[in-house]
Amino acid sequence: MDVSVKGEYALRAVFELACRETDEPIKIAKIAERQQIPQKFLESILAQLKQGGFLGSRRGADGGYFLARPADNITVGDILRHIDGPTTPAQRIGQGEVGSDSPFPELWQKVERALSSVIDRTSFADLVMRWKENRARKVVNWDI
Amino acid sequence: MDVSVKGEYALRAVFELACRETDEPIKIAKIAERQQIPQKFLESILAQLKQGGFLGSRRGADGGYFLARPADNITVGDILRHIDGPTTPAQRIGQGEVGSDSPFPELWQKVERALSSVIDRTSFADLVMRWKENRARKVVNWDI
DNA sequence: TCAATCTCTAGTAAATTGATAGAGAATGTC
DNA sequence: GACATTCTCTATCAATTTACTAGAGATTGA
Repeated sequence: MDVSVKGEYALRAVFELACRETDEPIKIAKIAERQQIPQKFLESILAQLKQGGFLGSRRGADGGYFLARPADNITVGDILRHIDGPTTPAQRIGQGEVGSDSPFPELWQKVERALSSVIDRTSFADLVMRWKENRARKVVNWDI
Repeated sequence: MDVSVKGEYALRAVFELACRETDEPIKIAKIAERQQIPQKFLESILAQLKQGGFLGSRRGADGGYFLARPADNITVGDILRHIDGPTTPAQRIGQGEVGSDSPFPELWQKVERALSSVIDRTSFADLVMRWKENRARKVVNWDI
């Protein structure tokens, strides 16, 4: 029940890409700087996200990474599961019967559903939207 | 977003103790055998659970472990948090402002709440009850 | 006293985590 | 076509965590 630093980096990186509406690739170095992520580490994370079908990339000058699908079609759950693996022991343990000789498979199922109701229903478009709303509210408060 | 084997062992051990209604202590060896947990490993886990105030113990012949509180007053969340630590990066990261310059503290809060709605509302009395109900249903089906 | 049982200190092999280094391959520009 | 830029691939690594074991010591009940 924990998210690795790598998982967080991945989320922040995808968020960074989702923020820019443009289709222009963004450089690893830029993402690393803006999100405060060790660049070499980020390189391997982005490669993994590309291999997972979430990102695309272009090499050479003016190269960089970009979202492979629209931001409203990538969820937090997608990224977390791809980087950090299964989110509960539901798969590891509860693969068998649910009402069997242990109460735990059922428990893990409930946990999985509760978790899923958040992370699989939150897209990066949602995150960007909420973040912009919060920014706006902040600015308004400043004005007053 | 994962539960360690140690955490699972802890849950299974407490469940085992909650199943017996008696106040008689149960031996480590017995728990280890019935729940298929390496005994020496279990010893350290039980010690940790005792130190956390969940279990009591008695040494010597006829010694063993027992619940320190009623089973309906110990939740899955209590045990998991005590053995595996914080359940989300909510504490690690989102300690600061929620609507700040990142959308993630808010996300982690939601995850934490979703998770909590299951693990902090499921006591071991609940687990035992459900498990007994399932057993009963199984037997009935067998009869037919 | 003695056998049974918890308790306490140590250690440990294997895996995972969070990185870093550096050469190689593609791309756009001059 | 040389060249700078940027992604890509392989390899390595220290520190930490995980899952587990060994063995001596402390308590208790008979």
